[in-house]
Amino acid sequence: MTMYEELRARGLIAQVTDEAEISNMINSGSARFYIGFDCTADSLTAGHFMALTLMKRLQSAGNKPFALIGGGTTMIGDPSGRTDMRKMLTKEDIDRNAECFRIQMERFIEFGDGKSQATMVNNADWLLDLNYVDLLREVGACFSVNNMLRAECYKQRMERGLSFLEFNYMIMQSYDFYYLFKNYGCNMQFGGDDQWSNMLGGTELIRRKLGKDAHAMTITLLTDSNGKKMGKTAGNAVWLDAAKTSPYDFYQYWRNVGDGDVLKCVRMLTFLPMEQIEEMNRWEGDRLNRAKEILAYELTALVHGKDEADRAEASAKALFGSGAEAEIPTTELTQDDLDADGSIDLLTVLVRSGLVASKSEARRAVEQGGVTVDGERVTDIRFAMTGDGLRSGKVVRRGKKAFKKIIIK
RNA sequence: GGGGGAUUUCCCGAGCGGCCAAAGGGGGCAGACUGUAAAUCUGUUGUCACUGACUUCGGUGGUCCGAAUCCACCAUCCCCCA
Repeated sequence: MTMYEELRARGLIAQVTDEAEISNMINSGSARFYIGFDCTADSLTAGHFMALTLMKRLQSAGNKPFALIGGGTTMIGDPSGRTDMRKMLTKEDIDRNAECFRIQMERFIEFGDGKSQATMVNNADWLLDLNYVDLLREVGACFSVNNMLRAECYKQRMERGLSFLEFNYMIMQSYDFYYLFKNYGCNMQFGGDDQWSNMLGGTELIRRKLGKDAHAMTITLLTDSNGKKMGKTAGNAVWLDAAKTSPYDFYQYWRNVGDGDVLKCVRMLTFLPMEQIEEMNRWEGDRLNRAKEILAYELTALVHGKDEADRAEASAKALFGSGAEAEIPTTELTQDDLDADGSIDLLTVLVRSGLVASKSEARRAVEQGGVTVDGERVTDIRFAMTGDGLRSGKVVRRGKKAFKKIIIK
């Protein structure tokens, strides 16, 4: 199976400018492609995950990736798929974020000067020095406002209002492609399907300015069976940074995907061979739980390494299954945390361990029967534990999935 | 440049000067049922010293015994005219 066929089989490809040409280049390893990353936060998220794996896949086939950090475009903010205006970041924030991105990307792709080694570029390097009038003369003439307004991403915003600043995002992104094409021989751009019109802007600009063809391909957005973008819990992103989303939580996120979404995720995000995935595709009912374990393990190993994946899996089994004692996230308290009588009340423990955000929430959780200590349900909000009892540690659990081992040092 | 409207708790969205910690929906959390799934039902959803107190309704001042509700100024956004 060729690389392009595999991408297709995994359901990754959404739209392409020229299928024959693109598959040729990808399969022969002659593509020099870029994917842009807006650096609005100091860590990549599960939402970027697919783009990272795509880079890895293509690199393994000998193609050269350019990871474009949107240091310049982030200062504008992409209006695609947004209904509100994005807050603007300072230059210092953006620089710091870009550095964090690089470190995380190195887990997936190999950087260097070799033929298929990746290069990181930051569009701040060329966008920030642009001169307004020059830019208007050079590329402004190549864009039709009529066409731009027809783009889906702007249509929606026309209702609520779209600032001129955001309107220019497409031009900046197109200019990126043009710049990379001219200076780095970058002939292809990949991105999420919501980027399609922005990407076409680039190929169009290149055609007009240089009379040459460049290509674009979008990857399917990973959505769950309700059509919602995946990679978020309660509106919060699932981060790739272990400090922002622990490996255990990361594991759990994928362990908990809905039945209808497991196979899609396995196909699109893991590197398991297609034959094995076809096999899993036949699983049904509670056997899908096995597929979810595989998915969670594979992805956690990719992002955090095998050790962390093993640990997360062991913790999960210990907690949900019949598995043996395993490492459980621990909160350490000291003698100073104890009351005068040498004990500590449960509500305080819940707050200190981060299992709940406030005392009020702790109280509710206990009153509603959502808290257990070493497997025993506690419903008395005045329940307290002695310091001695905690010396060997107790497992406090809130709800089904959140738990901490509490130990007094 | 001129005129009009908006700004409410995580989101959307009600809100008579006292009965407003603020309707309703969404989302979240917990419980039941389960397969750590989905669907469904129930409870809950500002904070704390929790039958009470405290802090919230874009910002700053003001009127009043009392303001999310009235006034002034500021900020941001939207609409109409140019």
